[in-house]
Amino acid sequence: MKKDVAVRRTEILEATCRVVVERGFGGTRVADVAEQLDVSTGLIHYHFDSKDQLLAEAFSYAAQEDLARLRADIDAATTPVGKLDAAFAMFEPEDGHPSWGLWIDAWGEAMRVKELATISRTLDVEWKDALEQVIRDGVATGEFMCADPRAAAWRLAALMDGLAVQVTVHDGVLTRRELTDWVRAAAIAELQLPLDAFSMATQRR
Amino acid sequence: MKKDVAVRRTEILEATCRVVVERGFGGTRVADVAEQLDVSTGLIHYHFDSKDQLLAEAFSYAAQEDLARLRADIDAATTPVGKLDAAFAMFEPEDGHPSWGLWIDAWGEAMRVKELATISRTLDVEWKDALEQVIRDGVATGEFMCADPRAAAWRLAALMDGLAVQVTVHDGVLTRRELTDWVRAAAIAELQLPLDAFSMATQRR
DNA sequence: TGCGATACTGATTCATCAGTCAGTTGACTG
DNA sequence: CAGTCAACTGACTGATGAATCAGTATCGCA
Repeated sequence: MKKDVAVRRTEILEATCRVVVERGFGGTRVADVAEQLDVSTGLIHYHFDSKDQLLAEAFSYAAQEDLARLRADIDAATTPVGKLDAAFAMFEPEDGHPSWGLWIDAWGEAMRVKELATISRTLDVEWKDALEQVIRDGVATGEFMCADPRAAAWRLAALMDGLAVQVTVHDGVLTRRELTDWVRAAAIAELQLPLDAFSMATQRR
Repeated sequence: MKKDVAVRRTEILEATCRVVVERGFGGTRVADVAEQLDVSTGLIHYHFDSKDQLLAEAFSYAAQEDLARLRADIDAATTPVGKLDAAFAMFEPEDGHPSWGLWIDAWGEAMRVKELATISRTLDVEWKDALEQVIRDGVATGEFMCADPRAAAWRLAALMDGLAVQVTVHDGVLTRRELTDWVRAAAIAELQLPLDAFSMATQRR
């Protein structure tokens, strides 16, 4: 079945993401992507010059989707605490939220592939910037107290990354409950929130 | 030149680590390892059944070395704050301390290779346990105040992991100075230390 | 000093996969 | 309803790299 180039390209990118999540960047073969869509391998090469380019574009696509979703979720929340919690909800995989597996893989790959490093760095920085903005807004309304929003944003994001690695890679060492609780506790400490700030937000959901 | 099996095996494991740091798990070829030692590829297969086994053993070897060095550094420090700072010194690469690159790569690989997941999980847990013990000791002497040492250890470790990813993968987004400062600040908050706890420890070095 | 055992070689085999290309199909266009 | 162009196929090629194996070198020991 013939399709418009733009349509086919995104279709291939999405399929590639699925394969990469499952097999990793290194283990992904062009034939796997083709099989997912039930097309020939030739078609993949028709749309993408090389496998490396395909992987890079696929990661960029996925990362941008994640970021867009994060921003939408943050925007949808009305209170500063709600926005924070929306950012923390990135941990819950069933939301179709970021596939941490993809990111963790990408970190490894980015150490060698300049192209991936650029994408990963850019998106990661934007991610932190979004979080920083939430904090600044909270400070502006007087709900948060924070001397250095940039530092706080990076620390919270790094904590999330580190904890996400544990739950994603080391199955069973941490519960999702601990993970959420700990990030919230860190936010309460960083931003000097009332201790029940999140328990109320949770009930609201 | 003929060598004793045990000697040759560790030689190969060390060479493998060097190659993996440089090329990643996926990009490491048996021929690269052989070249490092100026031996034939056949020799590598003489000592190790398969490439996968070689990589797993090499990672295990490196991880155990890292952990042993961490423990030694912690033991060498005399005060609780000194021990904490020894643990944080893992960030400084010139010490021959853990190659974060190797760990980050291993996380990615561990999501697919059961063998690597076990090694990574075990060593990571031991790492956190060591940190937790430092905290408990500090609490015992009254120098630290901490309601939940386990949680504090995991949070600090996760923060380190997350920040280490940024400096290792995303060259230039963070300075090493910020990184150290932030981890220390987190420790001060977690353990209710005096604000100058680490500045004094640093001067002592 | 010779002999078995063990470390080691390197040429070869075999499988895998990215990328190519000549040819086919199907959709729009005039 | 041709004709053309873009999307697509699938068999092929060439490179790469893990693993094998028959043979060689070197050691320790009798």
